[in-house]
Amino acid sequence: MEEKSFFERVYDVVRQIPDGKVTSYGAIAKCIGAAKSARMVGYAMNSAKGLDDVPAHRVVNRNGLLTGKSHFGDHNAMQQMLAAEGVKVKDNKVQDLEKYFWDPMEEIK
DNA sequence: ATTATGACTTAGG
DNA sequence: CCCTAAGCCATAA
Repeated sequence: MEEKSFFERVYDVVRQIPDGKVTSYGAIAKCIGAAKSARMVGYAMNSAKGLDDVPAHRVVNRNGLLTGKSHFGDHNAMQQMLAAEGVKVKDNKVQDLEKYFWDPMEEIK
């Protein structure tokens, strides 16, 4: 049985996010079986900053707001990376979030 | 064990 | 969609 930590589970999901797509912390939390631990997902991301396998820039809050951009070295990095992948970002928010939203449940569960 | 913290979410206005 | 208040939960000290 997997004795993976909460963080590792989050990483596994975030790692599978396709390019040009974004998802929310709550969706990830729910996918790993901790719908109420959405905050922990972000917390885990903070630890995942050093991992290239975890595209944290593809994880936004439910409003499509780039909440984590402040934690990147450069505040423009996150928005720039998303834009480079085809995601329209404006004023630190993802435009047409519904269009870019990716549900981990559809691929994992 | 207890306290403090936080890249969130939901509900109500 | 924006704002405020309250809830929730894993990690660190």
